[in-house]
Amino acid sequence: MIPERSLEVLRAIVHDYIETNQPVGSKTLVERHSFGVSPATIRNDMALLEDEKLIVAPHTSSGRVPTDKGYRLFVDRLGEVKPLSIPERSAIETFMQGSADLDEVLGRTVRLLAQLTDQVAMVQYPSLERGSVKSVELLKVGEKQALLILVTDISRIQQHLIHFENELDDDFVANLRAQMVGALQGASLSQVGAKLEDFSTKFAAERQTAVSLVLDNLLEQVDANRQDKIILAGTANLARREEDFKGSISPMLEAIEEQVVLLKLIQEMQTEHHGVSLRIGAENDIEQFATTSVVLSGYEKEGAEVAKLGVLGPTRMNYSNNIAAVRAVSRYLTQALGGF
Amino acid sequence: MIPERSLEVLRAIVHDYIETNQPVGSKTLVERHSFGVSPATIRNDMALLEDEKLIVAPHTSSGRVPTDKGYRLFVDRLGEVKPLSIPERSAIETFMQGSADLDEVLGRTVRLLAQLTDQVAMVQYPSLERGSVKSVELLKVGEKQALLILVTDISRIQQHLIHFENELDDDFVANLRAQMVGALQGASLSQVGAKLEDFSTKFAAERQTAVSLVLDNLLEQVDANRQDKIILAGTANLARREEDFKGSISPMLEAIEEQVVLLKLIQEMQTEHHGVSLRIGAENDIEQFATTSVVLSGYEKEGAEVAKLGVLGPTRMNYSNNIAAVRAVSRYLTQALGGF
DNA sequence: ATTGGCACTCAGATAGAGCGAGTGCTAACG
DNA sequence: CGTTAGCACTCGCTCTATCTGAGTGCCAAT
Repeated sequence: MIPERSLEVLRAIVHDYIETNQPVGSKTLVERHSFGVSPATIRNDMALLEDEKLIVAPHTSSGRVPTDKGYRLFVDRLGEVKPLSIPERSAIETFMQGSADLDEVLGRTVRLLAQLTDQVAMVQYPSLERGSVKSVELLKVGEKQALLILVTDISRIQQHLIHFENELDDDFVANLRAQMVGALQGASLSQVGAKLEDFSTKFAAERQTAVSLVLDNLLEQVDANRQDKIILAGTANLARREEDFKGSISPMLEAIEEQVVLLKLIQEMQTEHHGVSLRIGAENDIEQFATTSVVLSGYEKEGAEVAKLGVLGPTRMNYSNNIAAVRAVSRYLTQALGGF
Repeated sequence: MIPERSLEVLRAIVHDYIETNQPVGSKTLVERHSFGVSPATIRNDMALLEDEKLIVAPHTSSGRVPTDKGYRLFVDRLGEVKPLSIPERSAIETFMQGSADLDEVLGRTVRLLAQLTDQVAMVQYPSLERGSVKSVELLKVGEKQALLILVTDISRIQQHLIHFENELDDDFVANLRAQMVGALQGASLSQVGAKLEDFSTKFAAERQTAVSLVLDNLLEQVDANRQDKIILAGTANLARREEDFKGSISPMLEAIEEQVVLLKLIQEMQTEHHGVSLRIGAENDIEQFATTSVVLSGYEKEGAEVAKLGVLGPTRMNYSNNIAAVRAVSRYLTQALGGF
């Protein structure tokens, strides 16, 4: 077991290192914090922490720097999560005010989070695995074109333009629409496939190609809801803290632009109710993210988690602040989503 | 007038500097290119070019580097635009294949352009100043919610969810929709405002708030079409060429993320039919873009330019390649847009 | 107009010296 | 036994000095 004071020393090291970006030594430590002991004693504690692989010296005889494991212990046991400051709270309030549709709310949220944390912020679009069909529409918008629209219960709207080979007649479109509404209204998204099983039998043979074209499109949209999307903000913050990332940041920018890596990462990380989950440095075994930490939280709709949001930054980040911000923003978003 | 050989020297300097990122000197120049003359002669030419502010020496007695003015002369008079290579052409072909709706086409286009040029690529959404209303729809999707959809003639689709204060009844929604369709179908976007002038008089007094809510939303959507949007790809390329940007790249990333600066820049730059327009370094008097060049081309729909696309990179870029790529991609996009 | 020769410049690389923050160890202390 | 003062030692930085070489400008000769 690690004695109390040693943990206190670790906390101080993490704190100072985050602030100064310099390896921290025993002497400066006692100067800045009021331990009641001498530097020599601190050195003993540091030796202990080093044995435990919680801190490391970049080179013989220099200050110490927290390891990933050190940060981990810090956030798990030592980091008190500061409540947000008043200005921060009011920033959230004003930011979230008067938003109407989902795209806009999420867009604001992600920018807000980037601003609060000074990191790269990400917000995942609500997954609709548990969602249901609120409305489905088919609109003729041209001789050979129709617009298929799917509205789900959290007001996520998707539309797709379909080009048909032949001209459409109004009756057919109206009929098809009515059939679809009848079959799907209120159905959960996972049921959609089954509900459409023998759907096309209701139509005349010469309509089959047109009908299946529409159905394929619909299924595609349902599917697109599953493989979620992420929106980002604050990528400029990466460049501003470039020193914190060994080597270049371009591999990171690539990974972020790809989205695939991010989605995988987000999927792996479990978040429990109202909790914030994080990965520190090498914990997320993605090469490009070796010196990167991820702070993630779920957000909810009607009591069930629908997606995640969080920030991404150097392992040397202000965990207390960022955890608080992520948690607060996720709560506000959950709240805002209640309105839909 | 600058003699022929001196221009040849400038071309060689630009070429070598782009390739090596080193100031180029007289001796290495004659080694790499077969001028029939000695280094001393080249030096005389260089002195001339320096008088003309086309090249500059970073410090006394070192090689020369092209100035913005030098690059400008290069692209205007010296840069032969290489046709794209076969693999590049086929990359374009496969990239553009099988795209359906506008979002997807533009998304592919911007990624393609980033890949071809190794720079940051941008594609502006088609402006609809000259566009017209193809279809307008109002769909009730909940007790107090309706979806307003605007489809324009290049299949740009926009929708917005409207929350009403009171419950909606179907007749009213149907009526309102019918009235809007009647008033607007086929109208050009710039006329929309006028056409709706005394629209609300057609409805009962107690409906006024609901009607004007919808109309405001519609006008907002029309407006949103005017203040266009830009999509980007390849921001990681910025970081990879960081050395080319004096200082940090984070101000640039910010400007790019803001979009406002980009939009202004794009608006300023005129592009003529099938032409490529460019700004080099300080020519675009935006502080953050002092060492950045922009290559831009319009793309068309039915013979009229609807928006622009291009790339953004360090002044030290391969102009020949990039101009060729931008031109080619813009033509392909114009072609792809013909299908709508 | 072109060229060879030559003195000159200056950024960047290399090497050595001194500084100082920081360490580990040991012996003494309460 | 935990704590502390003392001390020798390490080693990354910074500063300075020196050297090197690519490159220049100028001039006289071709």
